[in-house]
Amino acid sequence: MPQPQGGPPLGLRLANTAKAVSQAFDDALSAAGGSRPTWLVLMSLKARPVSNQRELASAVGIKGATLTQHLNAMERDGLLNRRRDPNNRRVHLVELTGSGDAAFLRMREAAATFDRRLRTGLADDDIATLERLLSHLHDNVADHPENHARRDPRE
Amino acid sequence: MPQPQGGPPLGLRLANTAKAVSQAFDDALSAAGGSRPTWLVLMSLKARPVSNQRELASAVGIKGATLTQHLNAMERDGLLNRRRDPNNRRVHLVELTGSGDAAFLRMREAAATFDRRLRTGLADDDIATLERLLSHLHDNVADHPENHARRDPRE
DNA sequence: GGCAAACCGTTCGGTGGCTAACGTTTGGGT
DNA sequence: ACCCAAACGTTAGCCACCGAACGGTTTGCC
Repeated sequence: MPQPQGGPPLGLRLANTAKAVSQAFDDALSAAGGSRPTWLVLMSLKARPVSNQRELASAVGIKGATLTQHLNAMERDGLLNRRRDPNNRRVHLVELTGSGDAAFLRMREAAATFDRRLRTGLADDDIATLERLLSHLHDNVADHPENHARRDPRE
Repeated sequence: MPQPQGGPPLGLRLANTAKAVSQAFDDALSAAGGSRPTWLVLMSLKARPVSNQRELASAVGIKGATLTQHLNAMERDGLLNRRRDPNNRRVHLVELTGSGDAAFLRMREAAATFDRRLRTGLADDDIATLERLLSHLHDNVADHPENHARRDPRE
């Protein structure tokens, strides 16, 4: 069974590239006085209103328990406030402060610059192709049949 | 207005996909009684001889300090032995034990299966295109001119 | 011969992520 | 009326990774 596919496994290439890009992005953000998770939280908050932390965590792509830590830090740094919703005391309402807003603007600048750097030398179809392929990979691992035997997705 | 970007930033798409794929790979490996870092270490050790831990760490894609932790655990689990090179007592020679070898074979099977799953629905040119685009992204963030600390020209 | 620089690996402290278990609050069921 | 389950967020404990500081070992160079 000819197994020698091209060099390192595909997933490894993906992981390595993502690691390098993520690292570079982190550097760019910290030069603007921020960090990757902080940026993601700010971005999600400004992008559209979220009703609770659970939703925010999902928008950021992390779990609720992890989000709590970041919100604690950001609140400590004066970027946002949390208060309980009087209508439903289970939920905590998150709102940016003025300095949170300022931090958002600073980081958005850095993020835009980075995005431009990342795209240099790529045509629009390249981007489109890349996004298509990434989605394909995501789908290939997304629905996950526990052990074996693919199941009908509709069920 | 004409913002040249479509949807979420490119880096975010990349990071999200890589996270999902990595997670799925981890699950596949742990079903075979392993973990991602353990697999990478075993794979690097079998792929070609390494002269010292520094080189091994670089092959795996992590730093020396991190590798130490994994080697400690793997040694504790009886997968490998470390002993000092008599010719140069600074370096620690890493060698797999029999059960380390067995673990390698088990995980290789799981990794191959996963790789097949990841590639399903992708033609050979798709793979080639993807690898080209990933390399491009990697290059776009790999150091730039100003900070010219003369890095490894390969990769 | 001896000392400083370079090299190799470990330890320490810190970040970011996860799961599991837990309190609080709310809304049913019975 | 009461109790129980679900929803929400926090806490506790784990893993992976990193940079910086540290001991031990050459090696280079007077």
